[in-house]
Amino acid sequence: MLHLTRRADYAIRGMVFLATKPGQEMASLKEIAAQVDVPQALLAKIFQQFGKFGLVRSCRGTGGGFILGRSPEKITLLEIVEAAEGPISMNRCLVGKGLCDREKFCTVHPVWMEVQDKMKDILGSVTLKDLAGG
Amino acid sequence: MLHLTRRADYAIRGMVFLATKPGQEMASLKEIAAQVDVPQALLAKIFQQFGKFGLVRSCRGTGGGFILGRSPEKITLLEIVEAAEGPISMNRCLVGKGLCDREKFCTVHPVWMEVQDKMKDILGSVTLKDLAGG
DNA sequence: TTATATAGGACAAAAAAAGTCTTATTTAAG
DNA sequence: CTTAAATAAGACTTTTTTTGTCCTATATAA
Repeated sequence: MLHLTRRADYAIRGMVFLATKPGQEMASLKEIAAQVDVPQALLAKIFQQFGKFGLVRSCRGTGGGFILGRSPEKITLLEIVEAAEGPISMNRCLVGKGLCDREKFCTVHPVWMEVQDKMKDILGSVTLKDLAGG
Repeated sequence: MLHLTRRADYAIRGMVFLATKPGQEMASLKEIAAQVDVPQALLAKIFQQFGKFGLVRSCRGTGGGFILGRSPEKITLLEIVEAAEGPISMNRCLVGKGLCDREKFCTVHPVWMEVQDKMKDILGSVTLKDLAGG
């Protein structure tokens, strides 16, 4: 329905929390989940995956937890959203070439392209630093 | 997943077809559905609803069908999308005031607001005439 | 060695979207 | 007046996506 999944919303909350944390110390899932009001097991899944993208780093065991994988000004909202819910594509036919029969003559195609690019521009220009600051 | 529903996609196809039709004559569901490759019963539902928005007008009975409710340059893509899938709102907390506890301090809120406004600007600036022309 | 964390996979439940079917009602034409 | 063709409307089913849970394995610090 043309809106963000809860998964991405949760992901953003968690990442902003990490960026906001004084000194950007390591924080446990338990702490993060409680603070940002997200089911812990779900956030675990999200952050697990984020580890693979280098968005977070983790330590296991007592006193372990998560920490940002890069400095906050180098992580954009776009990255977080796309890591959480896959590449943004407004319509099926924008996923890749040749997926849509109608592509050749579809006059709507370029409009979705424009919307998509604009959205990526905006999300790509906002960093965790921006979101944490203030 | 941050993309258009098929319903809206189908709706757009149908509306563009009506706008493209020479002389903008009345067309039956059967004809439209076949031409734009959409299940007829589904398009029926969509156009039924569109009638209430004044986006189309219909005639029953032999020789009946659908016709645009207004001239193509007065129907925007935004209207079609919102008629098909409800008002665009990028995130739950943008649906209305007070629906989100986090609203007061949420730094992401204004970003979604910007994305949403931009998207509406673009979609609102494209009319069926644009999409049909050429 | 034990308690505490994350890693990862499988699975379950819920919600949303897509599609189908059936019964009215309207209209034109015979 | 009857019939065929079309939309109106609602109920229902299926499929897909999203959300959430649970269990076992592995790593780490005390």
